[in-house]
Amino acid sequence: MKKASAARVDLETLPGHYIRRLQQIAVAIFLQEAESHGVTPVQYAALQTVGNAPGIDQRTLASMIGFDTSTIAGVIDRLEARGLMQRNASPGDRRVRLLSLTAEGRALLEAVVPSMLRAQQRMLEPLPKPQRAEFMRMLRVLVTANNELSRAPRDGS
Amino acid sequence: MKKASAARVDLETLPGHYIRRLQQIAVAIFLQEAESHGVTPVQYAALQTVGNAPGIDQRTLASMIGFDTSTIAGVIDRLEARGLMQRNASPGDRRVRLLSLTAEGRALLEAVVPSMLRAQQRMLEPLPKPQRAEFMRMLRVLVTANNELSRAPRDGS
DNA sequence: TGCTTATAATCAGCATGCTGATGATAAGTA
DNA sequence: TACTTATCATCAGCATGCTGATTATAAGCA
Repeated sequence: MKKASAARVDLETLPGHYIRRLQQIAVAIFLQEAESHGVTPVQYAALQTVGNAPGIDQRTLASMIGFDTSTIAGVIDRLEARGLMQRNASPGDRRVRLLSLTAEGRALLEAVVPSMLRAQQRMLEPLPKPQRAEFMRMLRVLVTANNELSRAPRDGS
Repeated sequence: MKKASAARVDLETLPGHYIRRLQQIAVAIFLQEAESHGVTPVQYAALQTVGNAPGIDQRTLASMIGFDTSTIAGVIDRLEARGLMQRNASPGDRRVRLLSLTAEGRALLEAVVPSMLRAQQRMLEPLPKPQRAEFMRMLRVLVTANNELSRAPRDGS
């Protein structure tokens, strides 16, 4: 009786494999729906969060959407280059850059929301309706419990 | 009565947001467990699949693990540079490169499996045991139904 | 055979994500 | 005040992922 060897491992049994595939699919659906706006899921998350909390600093934004602070710089660079977001120095602390949307940014955010919502709907559509909420609940349990594992955990703010 | 506006959207309600976070967490757990072997989840998937089917070509490998063919080249480059995998010309078709593991590749694969299995276990651990299988079942439904959406869908091979 | 089409792999370019280091500034402390 | 430590943002470097183009080869067909 040998113990399980590598030769017998089937990727189809591994949660990690399906999680990676689902993420690929979720991004593909989002990009399909939001294609005309030229916005990625990550850019949408940044726009929406800054729209909800104008004057937020980069560090807080990063922690709210589960981002690495070294990644967010590039995301904001691209949004700023398109004239959708602004970086302003904080009056009280010159290390800090405060973020806000431009008028164009607000307009784009409003325009993209319906596509974004359609994408969210499509992601879970293959499940019977009652199971969609259950799936979301389990997702929340898994993410919340392991929140501190990724480099950019949410904090309580 | 206004319709839902962007100002009211909360990322916490969006499946896509949680799917992205869960993928980040799953990768972080895998890297923690497999740290001593220096293997990423994607590299493990490539090693395991080639180990299961030596002589596979790059295109088939890509489709089996949900990869873009333009991404897989880089992954194999890195595995080849570390002496874990080999690319050999196909005798029958000179466009094709056939993949196989080196002895080192087989040894590393055997060595990494226990860590990989621990990582898979940890990903679902926050759910009560009976719900883990249910979560996997739903993941499978979502991925299978939308399989053709990502650029590298699995085919029936 | 010669022409067209299809296929395998690669490449350039862009956008996440991570680690670890650095520069600028602020805050705490002797 | 001078020294140490902490914090915010950024950067270099690496590894996925995608789109679209290119190269080499094979296959189908006039």
